[in-house]
Parts: sequence; C-alpha cells; structure tokens
Amino acid sequence: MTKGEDTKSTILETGLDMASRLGLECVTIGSLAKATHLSKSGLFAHFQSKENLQVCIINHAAEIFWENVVAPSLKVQAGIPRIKALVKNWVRWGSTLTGGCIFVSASSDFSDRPGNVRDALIRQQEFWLDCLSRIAKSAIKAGDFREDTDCGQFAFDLYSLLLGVHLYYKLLRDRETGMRQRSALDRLLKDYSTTA
Amino acid sequence: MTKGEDTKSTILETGLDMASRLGLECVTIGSLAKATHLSKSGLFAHFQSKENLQVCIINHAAEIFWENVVAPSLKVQAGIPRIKALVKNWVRWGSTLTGGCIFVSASSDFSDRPGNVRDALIRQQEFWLDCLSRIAKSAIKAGDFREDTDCGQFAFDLYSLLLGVHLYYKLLRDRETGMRQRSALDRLLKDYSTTA
DNA sequence: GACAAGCACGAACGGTCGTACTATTTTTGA
DNA sequence: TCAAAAATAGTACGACCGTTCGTGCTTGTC
Repeated sequence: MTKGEDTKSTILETGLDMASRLGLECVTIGSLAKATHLSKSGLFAHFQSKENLQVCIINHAAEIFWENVVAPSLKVQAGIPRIKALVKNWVRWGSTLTGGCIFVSASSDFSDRPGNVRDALIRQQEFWLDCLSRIAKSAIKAGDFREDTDCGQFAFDLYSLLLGVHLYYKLLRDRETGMRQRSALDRLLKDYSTTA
Repeated sequence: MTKGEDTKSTILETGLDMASRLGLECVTIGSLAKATHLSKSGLFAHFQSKENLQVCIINHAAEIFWENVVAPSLKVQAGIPRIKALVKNWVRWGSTLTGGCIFVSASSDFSDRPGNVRDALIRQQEFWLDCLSRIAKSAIKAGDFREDTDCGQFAFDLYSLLLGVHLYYKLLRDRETGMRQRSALDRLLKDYSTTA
C-alpha cells in the first residue's frame, strides 16, 4: 500500500464515522480535513469532487458491510441459524458505527436527489436485499423454510424489522429494543418455517 | 389570522416540502426566503434561530400528520378496519410529501445530535407509537385482536412494516411495493387476530 | 546526482451560511 | 385618522463552503 492509498483509506474511515454521526451531507471537506490532520486542498486532491468523496465513503462502507455482516454469516449453517447470525451481525454493525447504519440515514437523504451518490446507494441496497433473498432460498434448501416461500417477500419483511430496530435503538434509545427484535424475529421465522 | 401568522404558515408549508425533499438540514434560511419571496432577514425575524425554524417545521408537520393520518382513522370502525385505514393514510401521507415522510428522514439525521430538534422528533415518534399502541388496544376491545396482545410489540411491528414500505417506495421505487405491503400486513394481522 | 512522479501544502476565489443590527413599510386598533 | 405596533427590507459581519492554482517536499529510478 502506497502512502497515498494509506492516507486515502484513513480519510474514508474517518469520513465514514462522521457520516454515520452527522449524515453524509454534513461531511464537509474542511471538517474532514481537520479531523484527519490534512489541509483542505491535500484532502481534496484524493477525490476530485465532493460528490466523488461521498460515493467513495459509500463504497468503503459497503466493503466493511460485506466483511462484517454478510461474509461471516455465510460460514454459518444455512437456514435459520444463518438468518439469526445475519441479524446479529447487522445489529452489531449498526451499533459499531457511532451514529447508526449509514445506508439507512443516507437513503432517506438522497432518495430525491439524483446523482452518483443515490445510484451507489440504490446499488448497495438492492445488493443487500438480494443477499436476504438468497439466504431465504438457502433456508428452503436446508429444509427450514417452506417450499413455496416468496424470497423477495422475506427480504422485505426482514429488512423492515431491522429498520424498526434501528429506529428504536438509535433515536428512541428504547431499552426494550432487544425484546422487540427477538419477538418480531420469532414471529417472522415461525411464519416462514416448515414446522408450523 | 393576522398577516404575520399567515406568512409564517406559508413559510412552514414551503419549508416542510423542502425538508421532505432535501432533508431538514438543507432547509437554509436563504433558500427558504427565496422560495417564499421574502428577504432573509424578514424570514429570520419570524423564528429567532435556525434551530427554532427546524423545530417549527417539525411541529407543523406533526399537526398535518395528526389531521391527515391519525384523526381520520379514528372515525373508522375500531379493530382491523381502523388499522387498515391508518396504514392507508400513512402511505398517502408519505407520498403526498415530495420526498417522503419527514419524520423518517429527520430521525436518521438527528439521532445523534442533541438539541431541541431531536427532542421534538423523539416526542413526535413516541406519540405516534403510542397511537399505534392504542389502536391495538381498541382492536382487542373490538374483539379483533387476542386478549393477551402485546400492544407495544404491535406498534413496533407495524411501524417497522411502514418503514420498509417507505424505503421501497422512495429509494428503490419498487413497483412491487404495494404487493409487499399487503402481504406483510396480512401476515401481521393474521398473527394478532383472534380468528386463527 | 539529475529527474520525474506522487503527495501535501497555503493562499485565494466567489458564494452561501446563520445572525445582528438599523431602517422602512405595512397593518392594526382606538 | 393617526400613532403604535408588527412585519418586512436592507446591510453588514465573520465563518465556512467547494474548488483552483502554484509550490515545495519526498521518494524511487535511471
């Protein structure tokens, strides 16, 4: 890794944390430069525009997301155990980032702002839903889910659940979040399971 | 209504639309003044700080929310019909605002920024969840829901569903959203219903 | 030791930000 | 009708925005 790549990676790491805390839009070049002990122009040279910086932060987050959330769960036994692992990893990912999942917050902000940032976000979210869908499919193969399961519907249901957890945990700081999550997940798995 | 109040109300209406499209943070005093054909200072005088302007926008949204989402559904027969009406109203509210539900987007942005804006948001979201909880309780009384229903859990489950709908509809513009919503709502109501 | 490439710097640009003052106009109520 | 009050405009401020440019360090190569 060259010096420049090393610096760039540090910038993205700091930028990601900042974006999760304050929102992607509030990661200004000036403040990010200060946080990384760089000059504004020095930092700017690594990206060529602010939009590109934002896209890079998203992509960086997507990498970490894959490594920490999706990939580990693929090593777990297919079916319900894998799903539970995935949920656990997702929640951990959300609480690792100071301000919560960056995709959740950025999705709200950029849903009506066409551009490369929104495109990157959509790509990531579709990828994530596809992961959920595939995991449902593997649960069918493992015999945990019914044969006629609508995998896309399962992806919707599970992600909705996680969005609820995110809100409760981040904004409301509700102490019952864990219980709500477990209860909702139990209901979800029961409804999709073969063992009715 | 005095002249000033009239102007203020116009400002809040425009500001709300702006906030829903670009995020609450991007509603600058300058741009909002331009949109309402006022001078910066003229607009500023109505609020005494930007934070106060943001809080006013939230409260204004909360009023409209009550009028268009909660209140009408209370006129519908208690139980499952009322719940279905509430969901319909919520989805309509989300699509009326150009950029989606302002509470959803602002919640992500301000969850880690202490201040009056966050406090107002939390108050509104807790109020909303309380509404959902009460509606579950009235569904028990109406005989639609089981006696041992956990109303708080129902509020969590239903709001999670709506958050999923919001993401699908706003960011992904998924054409299957309607189907996903109906399917998830059916499952939810079935699980809570007396008629198992 | 000369040279190019990569990297970071400081200064400066035109704009916009939120906010503070002081006018000036418009509305209001007796 | 007219003065008091309210509403809006005007101007200025320091701070920061994203971006550009010219410059000087390192570092590795020939």
